[in-house]
Amino acid sequence: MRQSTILDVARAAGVSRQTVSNVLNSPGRVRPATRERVQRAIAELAYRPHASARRLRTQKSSTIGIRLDPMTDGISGSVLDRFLHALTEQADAKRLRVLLFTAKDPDDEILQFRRLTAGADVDAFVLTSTFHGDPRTEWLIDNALPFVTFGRPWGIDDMNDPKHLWVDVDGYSGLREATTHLLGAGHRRIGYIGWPSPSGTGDDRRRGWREAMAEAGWSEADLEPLHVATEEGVAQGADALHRLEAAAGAIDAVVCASDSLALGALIAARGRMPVVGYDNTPIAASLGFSSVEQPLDKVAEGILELLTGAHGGRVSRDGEQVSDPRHRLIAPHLVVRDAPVLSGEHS
Amino acid sequence: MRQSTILDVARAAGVSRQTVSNVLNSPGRVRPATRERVQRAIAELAYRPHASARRLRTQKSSTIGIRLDPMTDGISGSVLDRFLHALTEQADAKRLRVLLFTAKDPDDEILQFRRLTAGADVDAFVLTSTFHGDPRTEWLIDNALPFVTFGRPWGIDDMNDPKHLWVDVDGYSGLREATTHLLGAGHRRIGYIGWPSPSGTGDDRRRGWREAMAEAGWSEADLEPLHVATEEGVAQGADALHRLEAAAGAIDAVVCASDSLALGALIAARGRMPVVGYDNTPIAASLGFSSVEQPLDKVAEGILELLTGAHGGRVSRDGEQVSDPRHRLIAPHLVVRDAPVLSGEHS
DNA sequence: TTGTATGCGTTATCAG
DNA sequence: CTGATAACGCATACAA
Repeated sequence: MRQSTILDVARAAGVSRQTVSNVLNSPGRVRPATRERVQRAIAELAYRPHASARRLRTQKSSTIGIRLDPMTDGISGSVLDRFLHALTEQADAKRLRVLLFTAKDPDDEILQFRRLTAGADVDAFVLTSTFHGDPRTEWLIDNALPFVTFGRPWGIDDMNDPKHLWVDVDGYSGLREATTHLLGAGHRRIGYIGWPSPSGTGDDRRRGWREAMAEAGWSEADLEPLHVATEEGVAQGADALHRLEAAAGAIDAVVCASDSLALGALIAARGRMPVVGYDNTPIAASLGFSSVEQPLDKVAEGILELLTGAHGGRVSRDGEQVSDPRHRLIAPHLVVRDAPVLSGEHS
Repeated sequence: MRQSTILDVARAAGVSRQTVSNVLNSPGRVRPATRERVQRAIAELAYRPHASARRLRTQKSSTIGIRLDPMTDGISGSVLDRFLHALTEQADAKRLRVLLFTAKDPDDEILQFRRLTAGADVDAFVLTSTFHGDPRTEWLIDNALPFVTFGRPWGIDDMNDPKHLWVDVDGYSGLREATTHLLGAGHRRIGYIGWPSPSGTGDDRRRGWREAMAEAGWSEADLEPLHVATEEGVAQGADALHRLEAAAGAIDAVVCASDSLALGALIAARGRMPVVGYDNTPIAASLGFSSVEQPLDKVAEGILELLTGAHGGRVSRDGEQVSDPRHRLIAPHLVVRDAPVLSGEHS
């Protein structure tokens, strides 16, 4: 059974194929009566425009490429998973496709950019986990390819004069909320376990904790022994809690930069104190500890908005101005859980 | 800067554009001298065939569609993640692209099948988590669309007369190996925590445990109190271990159908016995318990072999023909870990 | 509002 | 072994 083409529809509806094309692309230009007749024919023949033909004609693929990160080592791997799902779902609503690719390193990724755009497979990219001075973003800017990053450029003035379009989750406010919640629950000595500086994301989250504590009356000096930096990982989180207690003595609660660290701290704490994580991974849900949830559907929405510009639907061509702010900062929210699986039971 | 086309290359090399096409698609038909000249021109102009044009002409998209499962609730969500990565990477080597889509339910997924194939976006599908009497596979078969499933059809005779192409991991042998390993380490009373019947995957894994135990001398009757079925989840795993001990008394070790269950059991066991999981998720690695690893790159490889063989694809290596069987059963392997983070420390 | 002609970049056919 | 010609399905000026 051959796929029906626009010509079949035209014949069936008794119009020219041009009219069919108009019904599809600019319905306003066709008289309602004819339009309806054409649409009926389309439905009867189960006609679908041939994507490749359309792309060849329009010179746009309506496809966005995203690199599948190999770094699945962490507990937080599921974040990319969920983000991908949200992105795909919302892209679909805008008639955009999501194409996957992989790359070994930033240079290889640039090679893929070139390959995918040269072949017109993709006409925009979504980048995750960018860093300061990222060669990928510079290459994309130099080559005038549309892209949005999930993550700030971490440049001089990201808000008012960003180097490129970006969407990010406000880790600062996330940790601030987590800390404030613990303070509100009566905890005083709240520690923080995070990553070593300099780290855009890490420093931002630590600042959220620090400012919430400062508002509760803590001085910079008193806060100093209450935080500790470590690499990502469960064992590292456990170790960090021990170091924290060694340096600061008794602690009432602890907030962490990630669920991995939180899990480690939780194990080390053995129920002595509440632990709050970040990312709200399945692990947090399973073990019943609070965690900061990133609204990934909002992130995906923001990315697509930025990508398609004001006139949703197609990816904006280069040179086309995007009207509104060139970024979206999404506020996360704390998911509070009070039923710790790990510490609650005793044999 | 306009993309260079095949015509530009032809002019630069002083040949007709057809010759360029031949150099690309059937190099054998072009004289080496000319071929080299053309290839130099291609390199100089950084020419890449326009994917859409080629697809329009060949009526093949060289793209495989895969649904992004929404069920990321479990700890094992990262399995799909890793599989996707492996699939994308290997598809790339075969010049295939991977396109994502989402669907709310099987019916919606069928709608997406129709949409994606009608638009010629995709010409084959990869299905995950199939079940007995799956409407999706039936629809694809009825419409003669190429597809391979990750997971057996769970029909009458999957091995010799499968309903469709499939690749699966041999959960039976995985659990068998896990159990044998524990037996070899001197454990006698080894319990099993799995999912309720009927479940193709679940029953298969339980059989692995059962037969390993039978070989060690256990009778069906004696084995009965040593296994328990529960829904997926960490809390469920913990509960299951308690039920197991209540029914069977002292237990030496326990093997589980998933890392989620294993994590629950591990928490409930509090270091009293070794626990072995399935999927080798980051959680297993972080907490230091053994788990059965699914070789997802092998799975991806098998899927692509079956797929390219199915729609007249290329030869795999050195002119070797792809072998006959319409399926691949991949053997997993146990990753042994002896450094439990959870049970090892005491305050 | 509708129809006609043309080309997007590629590959297949079939002639030299 | 090479080169001219004809589609693939669609969308857009332009004419009616």
